[in-house]
Amino acid sequence: MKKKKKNENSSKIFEYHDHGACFGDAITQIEDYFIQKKLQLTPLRRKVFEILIEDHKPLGAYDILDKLGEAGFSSSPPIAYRVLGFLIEHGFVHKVQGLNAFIACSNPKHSHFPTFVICRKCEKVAEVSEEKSGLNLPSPRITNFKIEKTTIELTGICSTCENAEIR
Amino acid sequence: MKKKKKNENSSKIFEYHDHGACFGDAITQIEDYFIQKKLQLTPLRRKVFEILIEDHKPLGAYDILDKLGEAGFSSSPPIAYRVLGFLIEHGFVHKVQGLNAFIACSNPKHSHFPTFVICRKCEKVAEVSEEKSGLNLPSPRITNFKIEKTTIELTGICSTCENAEIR
DNA sequence: CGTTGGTATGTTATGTTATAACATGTAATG
DNA sequence: CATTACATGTTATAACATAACATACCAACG
Ligand SMILES: [Zn+2]
Ligand SMILES: [Zn+2]
Ligand SMILES: [Zn+2]
Ligand SMILES: [Zn+2]
Repeated sequence: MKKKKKNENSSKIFEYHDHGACFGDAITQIEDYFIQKKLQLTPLRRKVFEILIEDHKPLGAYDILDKLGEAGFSSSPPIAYRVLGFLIEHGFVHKVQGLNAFIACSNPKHSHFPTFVICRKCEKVAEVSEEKSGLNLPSPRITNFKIEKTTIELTGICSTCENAEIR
Repeated sequence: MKKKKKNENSSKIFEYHDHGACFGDAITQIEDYFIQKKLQLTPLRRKVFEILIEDHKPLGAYDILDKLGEAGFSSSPPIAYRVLGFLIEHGFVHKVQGLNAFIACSNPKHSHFPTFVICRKCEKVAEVSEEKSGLNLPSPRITNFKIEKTTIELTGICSTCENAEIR
C-alpha cells in the first residue's frame, strides 16, 4: 500500500482552490448558459457576477452596490437586488441567509440543493454539494410536501480557527 | 396482515395537533426548565413565549412588539430582540431565517438541529425533528469542521395547496 | 444599613437590509 | 411607427435589527 502524504485525503472544506481557473470557468459557464437560454448577459449583470466571483466570498447587497458605484453603474438598492434575484433564479448566485449576503455559486452545473458551511470566526464560507456534505436530502418529497428550495447552512468553527482558540 | 385505514400512516407534516395540550405542555416545560436552571421566567419573557406558542406560527419581531404593547409592556425593538435572543439561547424559540420570523420550539426537550418545512402558499411552518425529516446531519463533524448550529429550511408547497393550484 | 455587582428592562437614536412604485431607455415584432 | 418585452434608473419608504446609555430591582457583603 502506498504511503499517503499527511492530510492528502482530508478533503478539507476550506482548502485552497485555483481561483484563477475558477473565475475563468465561471465566466465561461455563465456566458454559455445565457447564450443557450437566450438571456441577456448585460454589462450590469456581468459586473455583479464578476464582483461576486472575484473574491469568492459572501458580500452584502450594499457592498455590491458600492462596487457597482465605483465601476460607474447606478448604485441604488433596487439595482443590486434585481440583478441578484435574477442571478439567483438562474442558479449562479446563492443567498447565505445567516449572513444576509450573496455568494457566487461554486458549481452552477449541478442542479443542486447546496449546503453552506460557515466558520463563525474566520467567516469563510464553503458551498458543499449535496453528495459531499454527508447531508442527505429526503426524497424530493417529504410526506405530502414538495420541496422547491432548500436553505441548509451549517455554522460552526473550522479546524484552523479551533486550533487557534485559547481555552 | 391487518388492513390500514387510508392515510393512517401518512405522518402528514402539517396535520392537526391538539394545541390546547401543546400550549399547556410548553408552558410547563419552560417553567420547569427555568426553575431547574435558576433562570428568571419574568412576566415579559413569559408573555413573549406565550405570544409565540399561542398561535404556534412564525411571527416577526415587530408583530410580537405590537402584541407586547397591547398587553401593556414596552414595545421598543430592543425589548423583543433581547427576549427572543434569550429564549433562542435556551432552545424555546427558533428563528426562521427565510421569513425573518420567530417560532416557538415544538419540542424543546430534544436537543436538536431542527428542520423547518415551509409552505410558500399557505405559509404554514412545521418543525421536524432530525430523525423524522429524513434529513441526516453528518456526524457532528464534517471533515475539519465542528458544527455548532444549523439552519435547515425546506420551502415548497404542501399537498393541500398543491391540489388547490390551477394548472 | 449602604454599597456593590448582577440581571432585567426601558428609551433614544441609528444602522442595515429590502421593496414598492413609477419613470426612462432600448430593441425586436408585426 | 405602434406595440410589446425587457432592462435599468430613481425616489421614497418599509422592514428588520442593534448600539449605547439610563433606570430599576434584588441579593450578598462588610
Ligand atoms: Zn473561486
Ligand atoms: Zn451553488
Ligand atoms: Zn401547537
Ligand atoms: Zn425546536
